[in-house]
Amino acid sequence: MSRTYTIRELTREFSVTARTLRFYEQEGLLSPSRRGQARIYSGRDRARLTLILRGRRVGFSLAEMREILDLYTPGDGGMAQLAHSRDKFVQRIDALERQRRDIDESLAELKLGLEAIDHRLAEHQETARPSPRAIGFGMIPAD
Amino acid sequence: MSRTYTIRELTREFSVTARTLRFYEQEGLLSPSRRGQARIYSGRDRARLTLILRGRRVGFSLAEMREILDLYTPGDGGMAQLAHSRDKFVQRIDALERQRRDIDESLAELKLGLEAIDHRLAEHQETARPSPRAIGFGMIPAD
DNA sequence: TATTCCGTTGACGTGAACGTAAAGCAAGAT
DNA sequence: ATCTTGCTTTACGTTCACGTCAACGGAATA
Repeated sequence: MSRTYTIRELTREFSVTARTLRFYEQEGLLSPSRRGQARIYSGRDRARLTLILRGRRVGFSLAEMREILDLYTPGDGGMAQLAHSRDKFVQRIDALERQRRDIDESLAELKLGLEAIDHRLAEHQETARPSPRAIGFGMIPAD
Repeated sequence: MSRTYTIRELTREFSVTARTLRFYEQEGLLSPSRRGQARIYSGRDRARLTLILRGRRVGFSLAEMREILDLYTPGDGGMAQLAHSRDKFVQRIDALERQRRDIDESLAELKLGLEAIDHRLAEHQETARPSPRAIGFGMIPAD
């Protein structure tokens, strides 16, 4: 019999509120068993929670995460179902890879901005007065 | 005098509604000029919109994007302000890099799931009956 | 002149993801 | 026996990012 967790333990470990965990259960993302009326979370619940929160951080909605998690517990459907699940997986992967590109572009943009700032700061270190050429970060045209 | 855009042009190019563009303006993210009462967007507005939408795709709130965009148009503040802006940039970069890791982990997870599905499909290709061993994807413990 | 487009400004509605009381049960400590 | 602590359910409230009318304005076209 593997380890179990109380709601408080999970809230502390994952920095979420109990309300959140109950809400996820209500939305069908978790299904802890009960001891009396108290919730008791299994290792499986914990693993699902890990995925849910990570999915949340990368922008998946709860509905999307439920769908993904459902895909991980293969239903009773036959090969057609399985092929359909495969499609879903591929879609999710494509979406994430697009997002990765967006992040890389945003990072490049922000790093340029950081460099520009550092140049202005360094320049101020040498000469007390700012050069007019340094006004504006250069990535958004002044127009 | 550089190119300008109507609200319709931007909605079509970026696949957003006019309502969205007006909302962004109301929230201080865009500030198109007017010809009469009609909005007329500059290249700068367009560039800002590009950043806003990319930021949105990677999970930034509008408030965060406004803050970032404000950082790109250096205010009248002195070096202290600039140093503060630098901090903000660093924070954003850190956040994005963390998100990149999350995405990579999610991708790894999903690709494992995809492999498992492909194995099940391939197996079905050879033998008509599924092996009990293949039940469950293996990434979430059955408990 | 009437119609038809675009475009405008309010103002209210909506869905997602929780927050926030309010009120109560059950078990252990004092 | 009461008190505190932890957990529960029910239910209404909130924020964000828009959507959805409604009613109107000017410009071009029929």
